[in-house]
Amino acid sequence: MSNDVLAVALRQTPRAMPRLSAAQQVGKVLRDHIINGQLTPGTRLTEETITEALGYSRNTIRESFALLAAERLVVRETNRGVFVATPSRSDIRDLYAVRRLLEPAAAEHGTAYGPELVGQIVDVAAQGRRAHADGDPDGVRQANQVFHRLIGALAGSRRVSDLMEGVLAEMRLVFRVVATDGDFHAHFLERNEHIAELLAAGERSRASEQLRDYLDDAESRLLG
Amino acid sequence: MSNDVLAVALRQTPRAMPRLSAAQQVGKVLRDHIINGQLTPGTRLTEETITEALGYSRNTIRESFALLAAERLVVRETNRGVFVATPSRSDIRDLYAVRRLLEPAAAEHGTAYGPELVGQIVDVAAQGRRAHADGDPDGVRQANQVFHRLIGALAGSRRVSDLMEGVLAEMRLVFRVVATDGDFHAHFLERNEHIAELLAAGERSRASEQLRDYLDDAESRLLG
DNA sequence: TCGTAGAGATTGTTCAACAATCCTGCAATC
DNA sequence: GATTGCAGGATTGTTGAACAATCTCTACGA
Repeated sequence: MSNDVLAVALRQTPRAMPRLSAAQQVGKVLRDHIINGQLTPGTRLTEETITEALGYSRNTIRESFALLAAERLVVRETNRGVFVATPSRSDIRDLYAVRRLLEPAAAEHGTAYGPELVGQIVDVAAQGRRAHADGDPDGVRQANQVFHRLIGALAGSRRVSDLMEGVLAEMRLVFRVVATDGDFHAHFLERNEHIAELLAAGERSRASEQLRDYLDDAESRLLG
Repeated sequence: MSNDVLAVALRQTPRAMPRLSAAQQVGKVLRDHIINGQLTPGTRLTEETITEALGYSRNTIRESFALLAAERLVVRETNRGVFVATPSRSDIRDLYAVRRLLEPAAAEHGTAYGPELVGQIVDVAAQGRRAHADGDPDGVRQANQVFHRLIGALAGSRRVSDLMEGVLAEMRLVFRVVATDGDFHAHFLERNEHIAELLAAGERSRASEQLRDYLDDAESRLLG
């Protein structure tokens, strides 16, 4: 029966891509605005305002608030409203605690380590340097973010990647709260490339150490 | 002005413990039932049923579903309903990928490492052994869970602890899907104590190795 | 056996309403 | 002058009902 082979093949596809629910769409719009900086930390998100702006009902808006609150991108204060999160110093420390645990571990022990991913990491590190040479600070920032996303991907775990995505989103908020000189990221370009080289050379343990140093340094620069 | 000192003192308190919203309460009830096994994997959660059972409106129920879905304890299939999640083999692999990354890293590099936490770890490991001696498999399971929760706590990060909590909740579902001999956990009691001893002796690196081995073993037992 | 059509049930979403709570401004008090 | 007490208005929390969209199941016919 060629039915079996078909069944097996289809079973790979995880039951279709379910069209996003209204709440998820609203969540996506708000998330983008928060991450891209149109909605700055502390901004209040009134249900009525969003209702009028996006044309969804209040209930739907509220459901999307629940999602964003779970991602820690907004804070809900009962009977007062929801506000775009403003990371505190303690949040920053916690975010770096997560990263310092996750990223070096992924580099040293991640199961997705291989020529393909490492290749992408090397590429994006080089891309960051080019952006810097072109005087494109936003390009630098973007490359840096992808770099760390890929480091997280080394773990080879969906859940870790999701977590990393959330952490990086929160980091965007951090940079909007803490004043950083324009090229905060530029300072780390060389180290990115160095780490990429170590990974390419199979020196995962040393790459891991470098990452820990790197993240320590970044944290104290942000907090100092 | 003693006003200032008061202001500073109160600012420590993070704006009161906000009474749980209805959706959060529903979420808590459902989460407990799922974790404790009253609601087994695959069970369908009809909005109407929950509405009648708990006395909250449909909208509130839906908001709580959104929360549980974010925790991966339930799966939402559009226009079909929400179901208690049934972890697949791939989910199990992913969960162990997370744990194998997180727990050893927390043991080796976590910043909350200290006599207090290590003491608790030693205690709960011993407690597991006693439960086993008393022929109390549920006590063993519980001790084991706390053991790993504490390992995660070594990271010293709120976000990591939350993640660990979620992972352990999912693990409860795993054990309900995969048939395990009654004392699956009992097999690991000695290793728990050994790891606890290593931590107490300051041999964090070796504890980390042991944990990796341990988790590898557990995973293959579950999948094999 | 297969395909189709239709009825019934469930979810997705909206709307309107009300209670509970918060915020603002102003008067009363010390 | 500063603090407290108190309406009045605005916003959130929650509910109930309604309707469209979609799924499931059954029955029927080719």
